[in-house]
Amino acid sequence: MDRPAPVYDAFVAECPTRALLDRLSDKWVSLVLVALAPGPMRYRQLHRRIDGVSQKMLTQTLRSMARDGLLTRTVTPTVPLRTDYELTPLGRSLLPVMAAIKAWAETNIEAVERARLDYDEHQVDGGTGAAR
Amino acid sequence: MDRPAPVYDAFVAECPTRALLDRLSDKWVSLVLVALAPGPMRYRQLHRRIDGVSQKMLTQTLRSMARDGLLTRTVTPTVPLRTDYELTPLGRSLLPVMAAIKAWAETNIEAVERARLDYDEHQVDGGTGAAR
DNA sequence: CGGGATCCCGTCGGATACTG
DNA sequence: CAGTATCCGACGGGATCCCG
Repeated sequence: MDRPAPVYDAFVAECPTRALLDRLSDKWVSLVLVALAPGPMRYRQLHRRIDGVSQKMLTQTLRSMARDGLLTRTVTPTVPLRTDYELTPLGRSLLPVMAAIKAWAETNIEAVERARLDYDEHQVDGGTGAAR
Repeated sequence: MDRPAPVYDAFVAECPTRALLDRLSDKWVSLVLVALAPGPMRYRQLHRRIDGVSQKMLTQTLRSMARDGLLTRTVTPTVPLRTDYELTPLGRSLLPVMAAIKAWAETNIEAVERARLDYDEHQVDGGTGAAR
């Protein structure tokens, strides 16, 4: 009866989707997602695959993604320990989108770099001249 | 001749695409992009459309996006001042991707919230019991 | 191996005041 | 209207040490 209007809009500051959008807007999230695309991986593998990520950020990212239902964390209490991470169906549904961002960056990086050179140049020389 | 291997991979820390990916991973970037989808907008309009953004962050985001060639900034020196922002073709090529993230968040927010409840519950109660 | 806990510095980003 | 400039508190995130 009064379960009517779940109208979510990230343009609205108080909307929970705004916070979610912020979470998803994290380079580590996209990289983890894409890294896990082929299949389950162990912590160590992820750490090496995602170059430059600190142990703290990787763990933190994995935890929050597990909490958000994007992936599962399976601990095998052998000695030594073993932990596997695997995308959930929910995580997989986000995968194409994140892969697309990463791909866009890799495809258009050169265009962006050209735009930056252009921009910076026109900042120094305000318009008419050819000087310098 | 030696213009051979522009192999970009955001998994590599030093790759320029990593930095670009980080820039794109910004909630304001996605919101600005989607906001400008219908057509050019003035500063004031954007500020109102994107609820909760501070003037500082909006300006800062718009500048970096202009520098990266995602949008153009056109100042009309009337009194009072008028500034229009409009997506470039490059920006438009990124639009579908960003719109998809925003849409994903709005579509799956409830699934995520359920996953969080589930996760938090199993943290408190480690497994067997039904207690509490 | 897979983390947790702590320290600590840099920057992100909001609030406020002022300008062309 | 569309910003710029400044101050400053919060926290993001790396480095380090330790544990199960």
